[in-house]
Amino acid sequence: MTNKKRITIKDIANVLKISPAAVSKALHDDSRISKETKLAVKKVAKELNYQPNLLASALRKGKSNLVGVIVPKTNSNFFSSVIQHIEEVLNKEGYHIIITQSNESYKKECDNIDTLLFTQVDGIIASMANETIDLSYYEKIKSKGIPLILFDRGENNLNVDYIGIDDYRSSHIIVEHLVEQGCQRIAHIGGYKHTRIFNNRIRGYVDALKKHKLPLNKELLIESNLTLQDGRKKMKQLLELKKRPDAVYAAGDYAALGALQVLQENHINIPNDIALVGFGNEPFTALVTPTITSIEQHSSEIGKQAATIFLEYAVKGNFVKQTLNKTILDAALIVRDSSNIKNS
Amino acid sequence: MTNKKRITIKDIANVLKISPAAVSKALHDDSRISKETKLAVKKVAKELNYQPNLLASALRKGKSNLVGVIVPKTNSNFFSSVIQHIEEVLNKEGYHIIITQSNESYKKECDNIDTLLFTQVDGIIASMANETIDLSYYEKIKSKGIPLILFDRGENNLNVDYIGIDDYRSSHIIVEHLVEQGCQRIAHIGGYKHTRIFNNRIRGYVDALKKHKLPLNKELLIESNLTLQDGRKKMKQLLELKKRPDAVYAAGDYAALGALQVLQENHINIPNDIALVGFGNEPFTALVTPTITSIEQHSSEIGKQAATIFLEYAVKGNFVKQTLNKTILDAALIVRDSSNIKNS
DNA sequence: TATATTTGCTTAAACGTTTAAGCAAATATA
DNA sequence: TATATTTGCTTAAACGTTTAAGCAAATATA
Repeated sequence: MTNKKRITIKDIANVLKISPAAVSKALHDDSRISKETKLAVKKVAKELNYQPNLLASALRKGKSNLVGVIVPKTNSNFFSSVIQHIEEVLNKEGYHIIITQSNESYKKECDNIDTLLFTQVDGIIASMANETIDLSYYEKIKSKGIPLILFDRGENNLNVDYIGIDDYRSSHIIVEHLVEQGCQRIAHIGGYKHTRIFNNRIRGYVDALKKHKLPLNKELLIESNLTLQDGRKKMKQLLELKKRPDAVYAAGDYAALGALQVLQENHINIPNDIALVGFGNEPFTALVTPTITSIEQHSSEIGKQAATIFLEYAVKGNFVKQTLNKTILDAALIVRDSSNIKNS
Repeated sequence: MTNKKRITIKDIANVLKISPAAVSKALHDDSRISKETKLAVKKVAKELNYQPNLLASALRKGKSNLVGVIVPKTNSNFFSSVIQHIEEVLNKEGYHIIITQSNESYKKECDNIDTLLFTQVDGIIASMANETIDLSYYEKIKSKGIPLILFDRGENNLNVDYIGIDDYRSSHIIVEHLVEQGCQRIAHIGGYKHTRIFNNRIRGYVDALKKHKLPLNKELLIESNLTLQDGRKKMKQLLELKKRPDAVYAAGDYAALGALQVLQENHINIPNDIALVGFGNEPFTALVTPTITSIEQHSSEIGKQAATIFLEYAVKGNFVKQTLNKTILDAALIVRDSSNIKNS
């Protein structure tokens, strides 16, 4: 019952007594094939339940119509949403995506790149693992002439297209918001300085303090891996200061959640004693008590644009020189209970 | 600089003045090739940075070494973890996976199946969307002779391999736990009856009540789509009853979270007034206040086993008749504050 | 009516790999 | 020493598609 011999273009050709080449052209609406033949071919194709063999056409055409996507993790609202929108845009143009996750590991990321190159993807859309510093593997993609588009976590010196939000400005918006709430000692639990986006958030924080004539206090600027656990640890550290902060801005929502837990365990009122702001607008920020103010990163827009940029390379063909083309979106601050002093 | 002509087996053959066939065999450690030739071939392959063309070998061998994975969503700890472990097992055997998400939509799920078949996957590992009732698309996979393995959300009458937890027994464990805490009026916010796993949880709930000589109260058994929103709605409904429940068992963590919010808004003490149990052990269950008791579904085990089952089909070759082979794992109850009456 | 162009196909080769069949040289066996 | 077997390769064809080149018939143009 199962495993009938697979139907090929030749089977259609045999039925209609024409050549396989004519069938191929008819299926692709070549202008040199008559309407009658096209209709007949399509009819027979449908009757035989013909399914084109992607592998064969990919081999012949030298492109697979597959795009590789590398994310640090799929288990995040941001990345999951970006992926969904990349897929939406690419599927319409006949491309399919292969998703791989690095789990924030540099080694796994390199493996993923090898896997994708091996699978002959036509392009790679990636966001880097926290660990990644050495970019030689990404250079490998470039040297093969495969379009590479980075989003969210990317690096300047790779000289490839990048799409993300304006991290620097986001910090300004956050600091401004906290100052409006009356906060004066604003701490920043920041990400790794070597990662561009986190560095931009730190720079934004520093410059925004200056703008509002607030002193920069080194005790209040802490580097973290932004996990929940580390958020807890860094919050405890802040509470041990002689002069505690009156606001904490964490560069990631999980770290903010850790801070929130520690504050509650110490019966510190949020936001009145210490206001709290996260980053990323993960769904749980709206679910915990109190709800956490955060930055929305426009995942859908990032996904769509990353896919669109790839498509531009795809139509131009493989031999286009890549240039650094940055697309920076404005982020939006979602104010919730954890920083809304007036209403609480 | 980029786009050097790609290196093929022929290039290696030319360097060594042997035939491409010999190169192919040497690379695959064929016993009929001398050690010297093998070493020479591998050396040149490395020097030229040779990368085998998966498409060509897939076409020739009639298999792609790709496995399709369909999940309702990647943005869930359970599915993300299952995927990760499927990948881990399959990568070791030279397979790669293509992840697609149905977003709980039947139409999207059908599209995904078409995509995967088009991409010539060697097998499909899937968990069904909530919407899915019509199984004809899955029959399509079977009729092509492609191994199909379902996990978590599967259906009996498809007659394919299935791996999941013992939902029926999980309900028993939950009810038993709540009875031990002294609860007498246990409500169940269940999933769709037409979905096997949710139906099993409902049956388990009903039978467990009977076992503990508790009456089955129809008001306390509610069908839900298990989203956070619907969890809120159904909890409100329960609070309007003349005799409120003293425990709520939701068949999903998001629904449990919705219930938790409503309970807190109404200043009802959890667990003393009403105890709460969820299902799935999503990370947030350990993060909210109070933490939510839930069922751990052994995602890593499910992922590993699903991949292992596929590999068994893969080595046997395509022409094996599939049989219904169920693997049912025992679930584990993770007791947290929301149902821990003694300690609260 | 004679030549040029267009239409609608066919032929043949190619993408890069694998593998069945075959064959000469080397080695083993009688 | 004569035959059988093994070793180590080569040759040729194939996977299913696409596409350049070509060609006959139909149609257009002079």
